[in-house]
Amino acid sequence: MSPAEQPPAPADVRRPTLNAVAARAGVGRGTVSRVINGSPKVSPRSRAAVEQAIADLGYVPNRAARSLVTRRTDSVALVVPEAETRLFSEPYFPGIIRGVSARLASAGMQLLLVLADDEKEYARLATYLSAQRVDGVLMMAVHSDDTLPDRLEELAVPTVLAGRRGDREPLGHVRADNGGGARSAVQHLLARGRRSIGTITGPLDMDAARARLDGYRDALEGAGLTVEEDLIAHGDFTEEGGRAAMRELLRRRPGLDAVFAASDVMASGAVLELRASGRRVPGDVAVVGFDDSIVARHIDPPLTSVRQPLEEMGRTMAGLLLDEIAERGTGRREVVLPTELVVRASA
Amino acid sequence: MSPAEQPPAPADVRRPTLNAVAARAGVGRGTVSRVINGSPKVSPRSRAAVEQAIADLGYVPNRAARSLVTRRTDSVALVVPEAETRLFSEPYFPGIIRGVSARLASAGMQLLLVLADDEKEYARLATYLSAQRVDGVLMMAVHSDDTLPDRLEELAVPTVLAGRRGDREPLGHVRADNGGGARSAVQHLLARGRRSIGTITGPLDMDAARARLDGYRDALEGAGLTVEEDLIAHGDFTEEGGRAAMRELLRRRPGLDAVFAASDVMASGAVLELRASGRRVPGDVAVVGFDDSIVARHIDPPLTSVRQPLEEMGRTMAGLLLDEIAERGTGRREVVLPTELVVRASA
DNA sequence: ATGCCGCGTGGGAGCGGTCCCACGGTCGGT
DNA sequence: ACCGACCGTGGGACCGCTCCCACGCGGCAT
Repeated sequence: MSPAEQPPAPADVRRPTLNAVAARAGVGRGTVSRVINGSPKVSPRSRAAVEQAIADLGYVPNRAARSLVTRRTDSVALVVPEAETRLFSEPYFPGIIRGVSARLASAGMQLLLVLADDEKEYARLATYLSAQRVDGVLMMAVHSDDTLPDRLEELAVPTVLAGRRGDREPLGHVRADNGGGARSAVQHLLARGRRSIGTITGPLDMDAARARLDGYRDALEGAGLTVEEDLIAHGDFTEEGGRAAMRELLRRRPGLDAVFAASDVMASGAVLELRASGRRVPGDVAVVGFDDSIVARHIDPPLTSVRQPLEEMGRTMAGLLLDEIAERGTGRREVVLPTELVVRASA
Repeated sequence: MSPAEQPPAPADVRRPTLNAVAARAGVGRGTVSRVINGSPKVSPRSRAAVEQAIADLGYVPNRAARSLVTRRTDSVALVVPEAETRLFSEPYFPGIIRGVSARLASAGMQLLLVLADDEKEYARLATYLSAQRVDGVLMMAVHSDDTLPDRLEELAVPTVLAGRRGDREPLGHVRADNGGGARSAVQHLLARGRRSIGTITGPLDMDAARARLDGYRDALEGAGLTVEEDLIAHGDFTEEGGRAAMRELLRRRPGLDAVFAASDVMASGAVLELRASGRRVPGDVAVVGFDDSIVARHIDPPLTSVRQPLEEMGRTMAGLLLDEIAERGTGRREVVLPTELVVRASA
């Protein structure tokens, strides 16, 4: 009958509540709440007392309690299609996340990472995300036919995309100047005297891939050349896709002297294929990639590539989302950030 | 005076509450709650009515309200030191995250991603994490002197680490068999007839780096060779560190015929340095790396490397944490997962 | 002096769940 | 036929916070 054999540690050490702070500071709950939320309508005297009490007690507000009444969660979800994670090499994923995280942290918001299995799960996910779980959603790697953004829009969940689904993207989104980046890459090849320039595209259901292809076309036309369709081969952002596309290009145009690949990973596949065909890079064929990823620096020869300002993209996405959360409509903007050509040995 | 010019959309569509479900199903709140939480003490009749009402209304429980009373948040934080994110190339970060995410999702828990700026911020972070914001913490890339785990332990926050701080890690943790992986790498070099084998270590304040060095020693001693200290050079898991260490090794032992680097990134630096010194890989010097990262496949020659079961590590970490959350003490286990040597052209 | 204004303040109500107690209805045992 | 056990149930209390209303008080105009 003795209570001797209770569990060793209570482990449920009750943290101080706002009430405790109020009692200790000798003020009412309302005043403590005002101090915490930075209301100006508090006398310096009360404010000091409350701040002292908070420090003494090590008080931290309970988020759940606050959320319950404010109907805000102070957290946003970053949705990443599961399938894409395999492609998330350095620097893309970490870069964006760093930017997002920094901006959110400065606003006191939390970042929820959600890997979405696939399109089928989107309905559940949309419901889930709209059920007052997050204040907004950031979505990466959108495809033209993604339905999640539409669902979220219906449910009035603030949403910002990395990239856009089409030319007229109603939702706020941030992207690199893919067209301009591709153009600078191809212009670089032209400046190096290359004239028979092929391109390996990404999956054309992604705007970034389409924009890079457009940039390729623009650069050629800007130089007074005509775009020849058999110099365009399609990849899927994978190395094997890059190899296959390169093989196809060589079959069609054995004499081409340069290739612009819409990603470094595909470019690395292209380099392997070029070498397998006995060609030298950049001697016979110059190669430019996109992303300035870790492989760009490590393959032989090191790859000339287009760099995106990833952290800034992340920060900007988070910023737009915070705007949209604060006031609907204000975050529905399109931000395009400049790219930079990093010249290395491959072109 | 007319109310005509109100804001266009209310946007604050109140979601159905448990009360609404109860009313529609013609039962009390308690019964609805029981159904939602899978209590057996509900008649089939009531259960069916409630489930129908939930489906009709599209009801989703409010997490904040639930958290407030249960004192659980159904979410865990994944803490990543900001500095480390730069090193998170494929496949490490995405691999672990996929595993963690999968396991947590199956338990209905959320994943909070927290990038910690630095050690100084840990005090704030610990308080923050303990303030009923998360049920537990997963921590990556721990160093021997990391204080966050201690703080979390004091605060009784369930914690699981990727890797351990020292030989006797009191907290639950998951790691690859770093020693065994290194041993297999060096044994592979020995089997190829190499005898003067150097190693480039990681930062020795990380257990993984120490364990890999120990594995290197074990393999040599197991083959009846003595470990010569001037065949050991220290790196920091960066490419430049790998280059510098390789340079040092070549200065000390120009005739060495193999190198085991504790990471692929350092190995790639070593390869560059070897080539700069006029040596062929693997002709003159064989190289083995660790991580089977994306660079391993892309550098020339492709790198023989040690692969870790990343997704499984992630799943296991999440599993241990869930155990610990469910019952203190049960997740404080040490799990070591096997590695696999992936043989390519470099050794 | 008297009234009024406005500032700073205390505290009641309520957010949407869970927990638990008390209650009515069956049913088996005596 | 009566009693107690047990099962399913309804609903009050409460989690910790914000919102908002009402109140006291000092200073200014009248």
